[in-house]
Amino acid sequence: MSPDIKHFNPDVVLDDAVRVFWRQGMPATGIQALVSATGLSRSSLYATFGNKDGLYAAALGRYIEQHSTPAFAALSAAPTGLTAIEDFFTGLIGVRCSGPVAGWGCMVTNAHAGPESADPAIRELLDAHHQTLQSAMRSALHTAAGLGQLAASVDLDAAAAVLATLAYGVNLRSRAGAAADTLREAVAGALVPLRAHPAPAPTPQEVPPQ
Amino acid sequence: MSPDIKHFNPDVVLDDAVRVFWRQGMPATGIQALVSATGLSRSSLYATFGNKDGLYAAALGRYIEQHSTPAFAALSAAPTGLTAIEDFFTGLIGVRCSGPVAGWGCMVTNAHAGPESADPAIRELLDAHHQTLQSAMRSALHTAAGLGQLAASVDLDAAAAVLATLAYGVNLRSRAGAAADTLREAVAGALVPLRAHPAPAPTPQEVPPQ
DNA sequence: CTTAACTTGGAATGGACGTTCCAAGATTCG
DNA sequence: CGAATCTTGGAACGTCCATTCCAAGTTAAG
Repeated sequence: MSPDIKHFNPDVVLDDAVRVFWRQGMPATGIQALVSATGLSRSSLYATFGNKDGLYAAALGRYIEQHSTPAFAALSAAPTGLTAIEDFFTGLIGVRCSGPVAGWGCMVTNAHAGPESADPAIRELLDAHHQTLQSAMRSALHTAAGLGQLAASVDLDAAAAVLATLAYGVNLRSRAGAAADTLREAVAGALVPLRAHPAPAPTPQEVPPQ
Repeated sequence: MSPDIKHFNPDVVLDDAVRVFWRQGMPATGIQALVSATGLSRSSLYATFGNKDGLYAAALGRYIEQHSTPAFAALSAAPTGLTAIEDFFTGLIGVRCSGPVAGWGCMVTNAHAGPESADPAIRELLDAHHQTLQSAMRSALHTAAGLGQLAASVDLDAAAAVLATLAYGVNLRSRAGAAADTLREAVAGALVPLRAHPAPAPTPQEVPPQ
């Protein structure tokens, strides 16, 4: 059917593009930088992704698929409740503040701040990302409630909204070089008031009334 | 001393530049757009601010001085405690989601995401902004504690870190068109657990023990 | 083996970028 | 009034931008 097939793997190319867009942002990234990073030519880039906006949208989708979705799925499915939320933020802060992508922030978070956030295709990705994060948080909180980890007064939806919104703040501040300890303090401060106070009596069966 | 003085007011010019940088971001804004917005020529811009980076830094400083500092000062000095924090976020969300700058987010928040955040001069502004916000939050929480508005278990520093970090998330999500109600829910979810439970007995003098 | 279909590298295009330079205008000093 | 000094508008600079185009290369179909 096709006399010739692509000589490259689009997903690998997208991973290269992600790294450039992630670090530099969309408007500050030129086509030449993408050509150099991906190793293929302008023609192939344009034939595959249309134009720069299309390549950016594809790269952002790839980022979400590779980085966000697995973390959200783990958070959502974990049976450990509050511990899973702690692990989520611990891993997040670890990645943001040390290792090969330290100081890059989160590509989705960064995308909010640029002019690309006005593009409807991008905005759809941002909104879906936010909703997925928030519902993963809500799911973990629901698990935590079942485990008796939460204070009775906690509103699951409101708490999920807080934690999801807080995550953007953590990502953002990490890009300006905020210390990991500072970010951890903010996360801890948000989690502490959710936690059920340890029962004064050693009967671990139910939350004490009132 | 000077055979000719500037024919313009630098602060007014900066206000014009702020509007352009704020909405479009630094890398997506060209000199031509700044010339058009300010009404003065390239020569005068370069003579006054050095180059584009200098103009951006000056504009960011002007934004902080004009928008952030007054809000932070009001938050810090208000005698109303938790109410002042609520007012801060209510005003914030109102400005972000409706009116002439709706959908622009916060220029300082936006600055975190771009490559400009790597510039040491910019990073200094970002760090100072964050510290000022956080200490204003901490001050308002201290006032709230004095008014008996806070649950006894609340750690003022941790709560201030949460609220300051959350503000960045609110600013960011507003730029992607998040609904005001959604943002208000996140803020409310962060404030509710801080609040002292109303005393069951009508003696408003002290928080009930335990 | 020829032909058609498709990818690929690299040159070419026009426009916008940030920055510099210079002549002209304006004002204060001698 | 003349000279010096600074600002101003606008042209000019070379570079990089995103995008298009074309010839060469490669493979499947006939």
